[in-house]
Amino acid sequence: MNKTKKIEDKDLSTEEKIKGAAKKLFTHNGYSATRTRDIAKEAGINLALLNYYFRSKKKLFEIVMKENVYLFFGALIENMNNNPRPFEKQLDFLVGRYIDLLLENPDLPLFILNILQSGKFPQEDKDDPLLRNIQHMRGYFLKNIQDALEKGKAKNLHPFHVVTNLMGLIIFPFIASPMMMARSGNISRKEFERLMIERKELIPEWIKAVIKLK
Amino acid sequence: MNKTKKIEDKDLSTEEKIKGAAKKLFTHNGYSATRTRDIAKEAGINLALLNYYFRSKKKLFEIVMKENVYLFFGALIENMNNNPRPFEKQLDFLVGRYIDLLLENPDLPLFILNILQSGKFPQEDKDDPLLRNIQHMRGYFLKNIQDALEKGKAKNLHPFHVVTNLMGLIIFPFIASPMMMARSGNISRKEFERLMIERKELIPEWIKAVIKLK
DNA sequence: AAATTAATTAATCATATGATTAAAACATAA
DNA sequence: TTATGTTTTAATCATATGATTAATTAATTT
Repeated sequence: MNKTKKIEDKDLSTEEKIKGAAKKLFTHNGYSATRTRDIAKEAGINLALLNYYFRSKKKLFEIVMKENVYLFFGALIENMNNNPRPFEKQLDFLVGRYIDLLLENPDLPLFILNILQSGKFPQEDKDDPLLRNIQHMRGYFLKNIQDALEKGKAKNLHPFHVVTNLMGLIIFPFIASPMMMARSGNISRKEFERLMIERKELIPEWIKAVIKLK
Repeated sequence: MNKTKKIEDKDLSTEEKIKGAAKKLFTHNGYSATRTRDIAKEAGINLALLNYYFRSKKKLFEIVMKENVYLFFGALIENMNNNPRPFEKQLDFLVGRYIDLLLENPDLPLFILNILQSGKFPQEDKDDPLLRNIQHMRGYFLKNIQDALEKGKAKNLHPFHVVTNLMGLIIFPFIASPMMMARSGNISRKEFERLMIERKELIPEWIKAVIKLK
């Protein structure tokens, strides 16, 4: 049984421990600031096992990155594609689904934005169903927004602004949270989470105001 | 003449070249992903000069970081403190000033958010006028928002939401720009800049809608 | 049980990387 | 010009870090 085969086997405790530790550290600190020795220590395993199971730091990172990209974009796609709904329902669902996701994975956005900036983001891979789906979803959602803009009183507004505002209103609090939750920020972790849940209702209202739907 | 003294001397061409290169690379790639050799190469100087002028990578980073923090927060403070204006004017000014700043320094926000997350952000230093001013400004601006919320029809809205939305609407496009400007994003650099200038007018309107001032 | 394969470990390697040194080049002053 | 201080360079150091190896232990198969 060769190593390649082994890597494909699931629920191998050691392998999962390594990947879990890697995910935690890579997601929080990024690629360069994470030492393989830190991952090994976090996972409670011998350093050599990291290379035994994953060959290299780079390969391990790519696996973690891909999982994070899937987590981040997969949430959108899953419902966008399958359940066509009226725009307002779609908006509610999207915001709710996303805020839940980020409450569970608060480090995710900064990780994604960093790999986007660094150029590490997986290239357009025609074989990868996710990356194709992101494209698909983009077009679909954009069309919905354009329709909504037609109905609203902000016909001249570039859809870019709507998409950016929607993403920003959802995501930004999470990447700015270290600021808000610092001593000087006066917001506790619990309070922050409460406010994020409030935003599930508020953001769709604000976006409708941007589109001037109501 | 000792090294410490030398470091305080200004407009030494070599020193400036190093700091400039360091600023560029640290701001774009962060601390860990930046090699001192890359800085030396970028500056076109011998590696040893980096340590000769700045002692260590860490010290050089701290200087760059402090300058970036000043650039990022200084823009706010300068006007906030000195020119009390009606909230709406203040809003216009702040948004305009900030978007101009970020058009000139598009890597700044991600840099700041990363050092906030990493805990490298300069600690509350009672001697540092900037850090004291940030606090001052926070209180001042927050009070303005609370007053505006009283006047508007969104009295129950937590000021957190207003501050977060304002920051997010301004800053988020810049950290998400690699996504928008990727092949799949369909937005060119020129178009992006045009849209950011549009936002100078739009964001204050959106914020007023959030507060339900109009 | 014996043989075979897989997983784990301690030790070590090779290179990258931040930092230092000693000497050379350059500038300035006497 | 010589002397003195400053800046720059090439070479080198010390450690960090990713990776490998050879041996050991554990598990699985025959």
